[in-house]
Amino acid sequence: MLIMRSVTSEDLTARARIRDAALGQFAERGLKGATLREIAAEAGVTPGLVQHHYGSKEGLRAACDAYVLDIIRQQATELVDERRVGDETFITSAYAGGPLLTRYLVRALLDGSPASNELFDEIVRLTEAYLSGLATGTHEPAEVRARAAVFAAMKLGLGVFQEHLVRVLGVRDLARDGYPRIVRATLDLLSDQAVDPALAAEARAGLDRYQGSTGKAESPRQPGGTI
Amino acid sequence: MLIMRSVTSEDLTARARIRDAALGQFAERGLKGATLREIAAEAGVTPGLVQHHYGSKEGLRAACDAYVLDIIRQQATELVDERRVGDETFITSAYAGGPLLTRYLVRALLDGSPASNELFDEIVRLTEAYLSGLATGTHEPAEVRARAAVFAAMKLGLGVFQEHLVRVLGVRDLARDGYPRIVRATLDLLSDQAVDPALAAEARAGLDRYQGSTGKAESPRQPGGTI
DNA sequence: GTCTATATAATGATAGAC
DNA sequence: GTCTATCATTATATAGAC
Repeated sequence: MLIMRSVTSEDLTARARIRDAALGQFAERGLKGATLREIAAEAGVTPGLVQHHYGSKEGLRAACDAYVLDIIRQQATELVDERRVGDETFITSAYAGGPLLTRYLVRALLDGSPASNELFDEIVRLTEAYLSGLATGTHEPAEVRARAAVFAAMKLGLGVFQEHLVRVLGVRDLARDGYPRIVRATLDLLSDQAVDPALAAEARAGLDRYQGSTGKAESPRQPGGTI
Repeated sequence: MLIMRSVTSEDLTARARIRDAALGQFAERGLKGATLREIAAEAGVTPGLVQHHYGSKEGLRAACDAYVLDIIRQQATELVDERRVGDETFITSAYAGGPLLTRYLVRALLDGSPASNELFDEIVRLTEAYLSGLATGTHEPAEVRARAAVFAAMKLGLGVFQEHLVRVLGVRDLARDGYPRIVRATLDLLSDQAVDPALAAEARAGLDRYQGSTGKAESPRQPGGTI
């Protein structure tokens, strides 16, 4: 069980405050966009102290990576252990950790953080265990892995574009009215409400034909041109 | 029809080469991570010329935004007009534009580009028209909109984490063996192959209960703590 | 542990020659 | 249109006092 204390920033050591501030800045502005000055200011310390504690910006980033990875691991075991797959926890896990954690994660993955591979793998592992509880019938391990990876990428995508979703849906707040609509739409997409199963089967058949002709090196309709 | 010429960089004006180089650098390193010097070097010009043509880094970004938005609009009309929903084009559109365009898009959306809202809205519009051809039965407009927004965010997520997907799936190349597996996994997720419809219905019921109690301000299991 | 002061490097932008 | 040279700003990082 992940312990969730309600801690105000005053209770934390300067070292911890710096890490939290860095987490927020990296998540919000990316690795290059975040500055040690702003991080220090947000933590209520001077830039020199940041260097003293973490050596360099890269060291600070590494500390954030390790911290986030630790949180994810705890959430993973907790979620899998509980096995509450049938209730409203279903897609809720897509938002577990909150917007900030998701944003940091995405930034780390995009910016090629040293721990990025480890981070993504951990998420896929979690998703794999999670999906196996939701699937109907039996499936090949390779299939489960691929679905978990794709689902994880999609799930993260939802987190990345949260404020765009909120804006497009015209909701006031994500937690109040936006969140349920997003979850419901996701459910519709993941069951057979949004996409006609017959059409999906047809697309699958087309995929079979495509994979049958293994000689093709490039994917269909891949645009060329200047970009 | 979008004209796809095979143009080598030597054929382009310096202005166009700068824009293409900027597109790549912004996509790869983000707005802050990209430098005018590197962009200029990649375009085979001097930093001064970049300033001369686009005035500022922000001006260069705006030009890239407009260019990408234009491409998306062309692809949108093209895709909707063709209405080829039943064949292998199904999820293929998730990769239309290639990795670079997707990456630029995500960076622009993350970095809060001035055109980011317009960009995302355009994608949702495209997805909306696209999904309406795939749905079974009739649905409310608000539902279609929400699903399109969620689907768009998910679709983009696939593009963002392409190299992670490739790595986790252990494939050599995305276009060859990776691409079909990803598409198939997506199809499985979007039909009823990966998630038991009964479970989805159960989750929907749980969502009804949650929305029934409108008094709740916060979402369930939203972690507190320091981050 | 924390701060001040400073060194050093890189970046966006400007001015002017060709 | 293109380049060279340079400025002003900002960033990370270091050194040393308290």
